[in-house]
Amino acid sequence: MTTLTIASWNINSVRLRIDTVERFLQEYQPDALCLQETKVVNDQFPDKMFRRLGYEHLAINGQKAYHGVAIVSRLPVQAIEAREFCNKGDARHVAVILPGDIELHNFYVPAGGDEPDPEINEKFAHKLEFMREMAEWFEDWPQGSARKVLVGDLNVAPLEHDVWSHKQMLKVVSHTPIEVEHLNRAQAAHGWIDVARQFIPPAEKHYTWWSYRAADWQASNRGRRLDHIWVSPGLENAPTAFKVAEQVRGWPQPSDHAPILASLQV
DNA sequence: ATGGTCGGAAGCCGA
Repeated sequence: MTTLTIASWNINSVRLRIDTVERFLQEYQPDALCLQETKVVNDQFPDKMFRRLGYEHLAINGQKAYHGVAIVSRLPVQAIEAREFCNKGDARHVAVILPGDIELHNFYVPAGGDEPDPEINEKFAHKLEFMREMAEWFEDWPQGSARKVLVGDLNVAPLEHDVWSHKQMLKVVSHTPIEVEHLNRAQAAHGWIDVARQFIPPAEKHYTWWSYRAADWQASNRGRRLDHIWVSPGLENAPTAFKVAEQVRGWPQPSDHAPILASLQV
């Protein structure tokens, strides 16, 4: 038995915030870090800092300016094929196998634009389609004892207390019933377990993202839980800790997302 | 009640 700590963070440009990522790795020491919105092509991924800190094993799936995901690990990983969703050529998924035969999937679900109507908003339609495809993919996976972890910016805050005001957010993209339904379906398709809510009671407010637009994000505290860590049924009893590194949101020139971390006894 | 801020292929578009 060994403890594995996995972190997930929407970094909103890994090149701009490379020093912030370094500070995070030094202070929090995860075994693997899953990044979203790296916004850089693979050729230009800033891998030197990661290697210097001992994160020598990288799986990257980037594109120019938008999206882009990466997994950096200090444990050896076996790369597995990244899936392209919705035939759009977007880099929104990357996956590896960690020691102990643990499959780790890193997702960046489309944000979905402003208007929560798939008829008039193509970006919202894409978001729903993406989650539908996730569900279909997971349904094709063999159930059973396989050990899998799914992390990422899923861009949906599914529970009432995943947003600062359930009532005021019902028509706001990220908390609409149709998005929650799609996310729940993807989650149920593999029996994924929501690690954060194993540790933080569902009746307690819990956020991972705070808008840049607030004058004082901490004072207004109008957050949303957009970032998630799920484990497959074979790892249901593995999680020993979960936290949001909320302090990181307060560091200079921050991402609008805080990193999240889960420790697993595997 | 509205608009507020970021990052990058910038002077707009997506978040």
